[in-house]
Amino acid sequence: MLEHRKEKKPKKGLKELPNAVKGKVVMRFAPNPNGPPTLGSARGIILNSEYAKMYEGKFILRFDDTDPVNKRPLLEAYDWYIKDCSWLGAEPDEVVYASDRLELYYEIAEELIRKGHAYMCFCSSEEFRILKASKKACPHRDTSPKENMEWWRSALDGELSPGSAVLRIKTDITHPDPALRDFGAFRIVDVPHPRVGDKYRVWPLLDFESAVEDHMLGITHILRGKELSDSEKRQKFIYSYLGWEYPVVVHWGRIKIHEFGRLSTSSLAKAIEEGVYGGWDDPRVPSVMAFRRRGIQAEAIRRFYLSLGVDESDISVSLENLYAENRKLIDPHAKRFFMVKNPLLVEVRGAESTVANPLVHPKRTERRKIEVRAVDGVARVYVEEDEFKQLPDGRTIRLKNLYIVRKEGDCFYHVKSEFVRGELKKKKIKVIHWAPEDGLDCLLRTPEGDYRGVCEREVANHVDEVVQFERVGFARIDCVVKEGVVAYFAHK
RNA sequence: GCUCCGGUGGUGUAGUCCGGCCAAUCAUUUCAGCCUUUCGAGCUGAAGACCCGGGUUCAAAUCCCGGCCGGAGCACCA
Repeated sequence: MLEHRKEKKPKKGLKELPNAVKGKVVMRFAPNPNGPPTLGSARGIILNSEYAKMYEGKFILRFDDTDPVNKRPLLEAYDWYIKDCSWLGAEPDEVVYASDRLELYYEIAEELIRKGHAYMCFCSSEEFRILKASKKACPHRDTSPKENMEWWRSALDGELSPGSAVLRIKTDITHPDPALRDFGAFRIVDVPHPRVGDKYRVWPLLDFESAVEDHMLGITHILRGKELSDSEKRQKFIYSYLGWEYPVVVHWGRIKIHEFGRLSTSSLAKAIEEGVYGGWDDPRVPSVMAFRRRGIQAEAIRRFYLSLGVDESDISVSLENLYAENRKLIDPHAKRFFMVKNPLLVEVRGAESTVANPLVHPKRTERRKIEVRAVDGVARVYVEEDEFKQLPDGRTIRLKNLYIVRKEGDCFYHVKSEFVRGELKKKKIKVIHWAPEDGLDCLLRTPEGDYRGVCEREVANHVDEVVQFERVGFARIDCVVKEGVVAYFAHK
């Protein structure tokens, strides 16, 4: 019996890439830098570079910055991408700027014109759309290569105005799929490009630029969202005209993050411009830099995307999964502190001055010191206003690591200071966190908005660390300003 | 309208190509219990899925047909 079944091995990590040869794989991530990388971009960055690593290949970061108008590149964003790639552990082996390579595209365009595969079309987009819908060729489709070349040159020379003409690739105007009928390759733009200024007036469109670049860079595998799946079919026309071989393509489906909805750079840019968000690293924005600021680890994002895998089905996933990964990474090290949101200063009557000594971390032995002074038998602590108000009158609770108190009216009465192991559980005494009267003001910036609070003074000595505010959640201490501490909330 | 793609617990995911070892993997989530002077973490247990209908077959999550649902593309955007 010839049994050559492929064995069923439960695979860990990414699936094999078709036709991938170790050492020969070249992959790229090709964003338009019209904003910073978002969590969505991180998927492309991580997956492409991860596969490149898996096959000991090459990972290229290519800026597809060929639209100075509608998706105008942001000059700062180029560096944002480079920085975020390396932060994500996806250091590019090479960085390519499409806006530097217009001459190359022009050469290829001219070759296609000469061979009769491209023509200058003077229809308005509206006219062309109608013709295309009825599978009719436009009147310019049969112009001779020679005449096309003349028109093309006059476009390059600036003799044609924006919108008056477009260079089209001939495909099959009767193709059953309307998406594949003669597509645009170049258009005329007279808006200066942020990087190269007004050096060029004829800019390629994605399907042309990307097609040429992928071939020139020797890309072997393309991994991208399925919204670009028709690109492959369109670009293959160019490849066949030029005798090139198209890379292997793998698509992933659309991702929707429960907490943020769809990730669109342009809509975020608009919201930032309108002042809805403070900037690209506002904690309410799903940019990589915002996640970093909140203390989300690059490794957590990487694991998150690796666990989603590559599949064409659309997914709608909760950030809980990302947070769970992050928690596993930071919890072993995050120091614990008290921070009270929406604080209410409450008197503790019958108290003496004391020092609380909570553990810095449950798995370690160091303790921190929080002084609580009492004057004439009255101490004051901050607790969460809501929590205090919801406490029934007469209820006994423990202020964590401090003492047991009983609520009466709008203040607490000291009950006892000794801590007896097991007592809280046995008597079902609730334990709440608190902050000292002389604590620091703390601004906690979260994806749901900002909170004012008070935290231990020690927090100010941990800038740039990810800490855990007990019973509140993990946060990264961003900075200390004269008003107090600014912290960015990560997650519970 | 035309073309293409997808559908496994609440959410992701493995398994689908090459049918049996799948009364379906792992993670997350939720709920209990233990532990910890905290939320979390950890440990233990529980909950929860093959879109529907036919067909092929000894055998279907897996192959075929039809339906339903969801998504994408049809730009002088990427």
